[in-house]
Amino acid sequence: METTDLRRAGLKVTHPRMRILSILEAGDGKHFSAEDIYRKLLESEEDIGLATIYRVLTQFEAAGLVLKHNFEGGQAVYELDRGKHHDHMVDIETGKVIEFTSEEIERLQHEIADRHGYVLEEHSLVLYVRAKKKR
Amino acid sequence: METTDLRRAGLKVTHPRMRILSILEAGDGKHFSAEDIYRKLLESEEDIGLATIYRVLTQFEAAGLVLKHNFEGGQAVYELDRGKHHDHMVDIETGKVIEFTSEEIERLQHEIADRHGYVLEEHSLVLYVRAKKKR
DNA sequence: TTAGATGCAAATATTTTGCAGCAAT
DNA sequence: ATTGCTGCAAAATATTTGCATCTAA
Repeated sequence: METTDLRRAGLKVTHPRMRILSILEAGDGKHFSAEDIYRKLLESEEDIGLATIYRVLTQFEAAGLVLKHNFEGGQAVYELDRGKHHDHMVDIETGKVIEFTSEEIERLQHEIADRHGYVLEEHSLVLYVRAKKKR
Repeated sequence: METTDLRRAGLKVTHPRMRILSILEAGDGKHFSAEDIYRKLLESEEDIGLATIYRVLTQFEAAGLVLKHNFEGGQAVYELDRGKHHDHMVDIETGKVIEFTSEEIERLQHEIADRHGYVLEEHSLVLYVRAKKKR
């Protein structure tokens, strides 16, 4: 439950934080920009400032509750971290985001970092794709 | 020579474009933000507006002369496109950027896109790494 | 009660654009 | 001579911050 997540993160259980978290949960893996969330809250009559949303998302990221991505196109987007690591594929025509995982690529990444004398801490892999022509 | 590159791209051979191109060439694969270039030009007494630098870099990107990257941390960076595709590794402690290539990862990316019914158009892969502890 | 959170407005940071004058062809 | 380029200032976009006020614990 949300309350527990917040407490575990050492954050006070406030109205804005609950609402933002529940939007992310309802999105079920979808990606939201700060503005997306702001607009959703406006729709449901809630008056939460955009600044608060940025602050809360930053805290959530630090607490490991959400992941932040910088795809092309200005705004950063956030998704709930549901534990299973994955990478993203973005359909350049529709903007649709598809998640995928590849053990193989993960392994190769570690190997490459290692070969250069480094330890892999994080990575960002985004495939920009176009739907195959039907025929 | 620079003049040829510019003409081939259908761009007039102007002083700002020549200077920006030569800075990128002198950098030999290094990555520059628009500001980096702006400051370098100021150092050599050249009065080229920041807006012009952004415009020129955008044109260069469209012409395929440079590649643009959005690593973490605000500013986009540009590097001369020397033809050989590569990905990047960023040392999170020093900010150093190391280039690498992996046939294997390239192949897997195509395979994954294909398996999902897409054609891979582009991709962005950045490894964030930390130097191995000496011992 | 009090440390921490929020809203608002103002500040930053990065990049883009309008426009009048300037330069390359 | 024309068409395209540049500088400058202003605008646009995305995000952060100061501060007075409010609220969860």
